[in-house]
Amino acid sequence: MTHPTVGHPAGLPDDPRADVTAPTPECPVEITLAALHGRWTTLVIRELLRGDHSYSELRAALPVMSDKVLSDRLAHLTRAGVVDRDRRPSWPPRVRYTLTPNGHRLGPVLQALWDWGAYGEEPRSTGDDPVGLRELPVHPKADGAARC
Amino acid sequence: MTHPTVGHPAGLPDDPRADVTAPTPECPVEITLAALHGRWTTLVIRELLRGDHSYSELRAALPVMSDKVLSDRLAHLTRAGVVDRDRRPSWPPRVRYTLTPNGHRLGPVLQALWDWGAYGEEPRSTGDDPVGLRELPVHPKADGAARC
DNA sequence: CAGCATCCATTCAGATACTG
DNA sequence: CAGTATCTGAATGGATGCTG
Repeated sequence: MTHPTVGHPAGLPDDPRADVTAPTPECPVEITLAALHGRWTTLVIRELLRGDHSYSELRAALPVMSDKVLSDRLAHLTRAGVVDRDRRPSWPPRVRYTLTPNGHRLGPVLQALWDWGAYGEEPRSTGDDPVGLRELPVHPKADGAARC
Repeated sequence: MTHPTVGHPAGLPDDPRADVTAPTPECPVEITLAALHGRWTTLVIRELLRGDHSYSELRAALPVMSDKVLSDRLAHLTRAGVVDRDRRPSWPPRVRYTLTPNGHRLGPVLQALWDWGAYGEEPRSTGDDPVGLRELPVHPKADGAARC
């Protein structure tokens, strides 16, 4: 064990990456943060969690984002194995962007991010929770988990 | 409902923030990403999840990080309500950094980030999982969840 | 339709040096 | 011990204009 602390209860796997002393590309947390990296990235993923889109549909859904940033994000997410790009050799060109299985697995991740940020707020349509312990309900469909 | 899609099963709260078309500071996902923002941030949080530390203990645990970045991160995390700073008026000055309750709640968030990044890898000491479906076990202690 | 090229302002992190 | 001040280079994102 590289760093025997309370973080390492006996019997659990001690992944050396859990003890890195610098941000390395091998650390799973860094891998995920790298995939989500950049402004607008989570919004693009949210749109794709709702279903596949063409480039112009994404642009319409996120009108403030510039073309440069949108194509940057799509290229980045494609390289990260999150997004799949379907080029249809036709005229006008048709391209459909879809999430890979790995991309769909980001649903729970975005849900966890949402939950932390939404914690302790006043409830809405779901009903009251005076204790302030309310979390947004985890949707049965993993896809429903991703919001923004 | 602002944007009736598959993302919004009937009966679930439809938070308008789930449909923002730009990265706003009110979106819970953005809030969390803002808290985690910056290189080294998750590593600082990991160290504090293991227990409270002094400034120099953090510096020793993360030796490559510069003083400037460390104090930047601690200030940022303090502003974000993740870290608590205990100044002891003595000589030499003693300061202890601890996680707030909110900070501890980042444990599951880091676990979700870890899980996505670690997915599909070969298992280690826990035993084999030929199917490749292994996830790192969720620790009983929420704190143990955070690694890097 | 689906983009890439270019330019520019801003932010960020690392290095170095200094202080209550 | 526990930081802050300053500088610099690199990375980022937004605006604009052009192409297969």
